[in-house]
Amino acid sequence: MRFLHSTLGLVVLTKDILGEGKCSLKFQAVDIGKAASAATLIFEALRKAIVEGDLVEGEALRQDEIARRFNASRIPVREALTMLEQQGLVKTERYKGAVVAGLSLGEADEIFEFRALVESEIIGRAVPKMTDRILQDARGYFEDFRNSKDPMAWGDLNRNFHWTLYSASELPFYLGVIDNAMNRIERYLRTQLVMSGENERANAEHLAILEACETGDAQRASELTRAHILGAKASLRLHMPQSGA
Amino acid sequence: MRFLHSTLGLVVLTKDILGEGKCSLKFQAVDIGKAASAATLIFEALRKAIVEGDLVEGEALRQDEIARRFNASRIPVREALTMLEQQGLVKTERYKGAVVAGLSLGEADEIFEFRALVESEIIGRAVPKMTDRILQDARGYFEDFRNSKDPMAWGDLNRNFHWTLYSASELPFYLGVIDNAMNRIERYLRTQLVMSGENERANAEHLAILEACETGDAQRASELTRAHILGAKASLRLHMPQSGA
DNA sequence: ATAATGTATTTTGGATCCAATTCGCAATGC
DNA sequence: GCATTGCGAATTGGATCCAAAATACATTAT
Repeated sequence: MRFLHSTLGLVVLTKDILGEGKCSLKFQAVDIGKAASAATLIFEALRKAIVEGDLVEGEALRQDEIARRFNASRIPVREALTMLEQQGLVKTERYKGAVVAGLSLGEADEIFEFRALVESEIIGRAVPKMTDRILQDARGYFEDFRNSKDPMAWGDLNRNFHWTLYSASELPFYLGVIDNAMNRIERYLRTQLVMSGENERANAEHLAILEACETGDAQRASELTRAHILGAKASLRLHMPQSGA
Repeated sequence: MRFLHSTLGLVVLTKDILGEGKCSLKFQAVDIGKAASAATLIFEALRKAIVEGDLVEGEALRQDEIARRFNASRIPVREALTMLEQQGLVKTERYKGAVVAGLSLGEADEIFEFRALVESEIIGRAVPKMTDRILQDARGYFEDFRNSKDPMAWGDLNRNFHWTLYSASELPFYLGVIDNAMNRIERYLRTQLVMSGENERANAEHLAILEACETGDAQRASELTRAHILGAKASLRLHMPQSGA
């Protein structure tokens, strides 16, 4: 924050946006270059639908139909589909189009084990960097999750809780990889969270993780996170129908 | 293998391709659906050029020029660029095009640490599954690397050596993530391998890793791999010029 | 009736065309 | 002289058009 004299003789209080102090404007500026393209909007909408399970495994994604529904041409749709394919959320075969990708039991197991390895490392390195603000936010999401009666909201609240803690790690590469891994299995986790007892177990484990973070016990937070994820893996093994590739 | 009577009265020896035994053909069949599209070919060519450092950080990738060089339209080029962006190899800004992405020192450090964590896990789980064939192949790449006088080949040979050992793990998700992580830093590793002493050090460490695998000591192979990667990180920290965000 | 073949429709991949934005540079005003 | 403005070229994002392949369906021969 600085005081500036404008050319109109007014003294204005302004934030120095976009780095340079050359141009003093009296309004909030946004980087218009970040405006979403049609392809990005379609990509995000389709990703959300797949991650949340609205588009089910094996379902064909017709370019023409998607283009009509978004009132766009097929070009941005194809761009969105290539993005989804790079993330492993759809599988494409030449001249046959894209279908929503599924996971076999073995693939799901592998992703859970991967998450256990990487997320335990992330949270262990995040604990020393957690501010009070982050711990408060995490506790908020923890309580939202515990109090929520809406099964459709559990997936997001669960993810918000973990993500808030992880964000303190300042490890963007790790976080990007984990974000992708989460997207791949979230569908199955959501169905699993509504199973009997799973919700309560998750809650108890969340509380233990949160308390370890609050007391600054990185080692314990790491081990609890590892157990939390491997427990979800074992639980899914019992409930998950044989499916996928 | 089975003996079949063809409609021409000939007895032919054939492999049962593609599952069904209904159609008896006297030649090797390939799945034509796997033929590469123009977009894939362009993507792979550009990725190779970026990974090997032929396209340097910050360099702009003009759709029109690339399209001309591949004798194609801009459509498959744009598809290739979106794939590269998803892999973090280029950065795109709306209406400004794609530029080759670079790594800051901090980002490179993070990727090295990530690799140390994940690859040590991979090789630890791979050791019990390594066949004689895999160990022989790995030794072959090790010796190729040791004997090669061509610095341009070192990058590939180094990667082949590690990849052969990792492939025994049967962890495709882990391997996909690591493949991507390797692509992001290979440019810097290549320049580093030609530095004084780095080549010899890598060789000695490779030999130790290989011997641990041959003796079935998973724990030791894991620790040596971790040290090998963290050593490369420390070395790069000394040699790498301050660059790219 | 059934299996094989031929044909029409659907769908994808790629080329071409158009609009919107950025960039380079000259012209202008202070 | 230097910052600002206005235009034209270069470049990207998206729409439309066309060719190639796949799928569905009708036809034919056995």
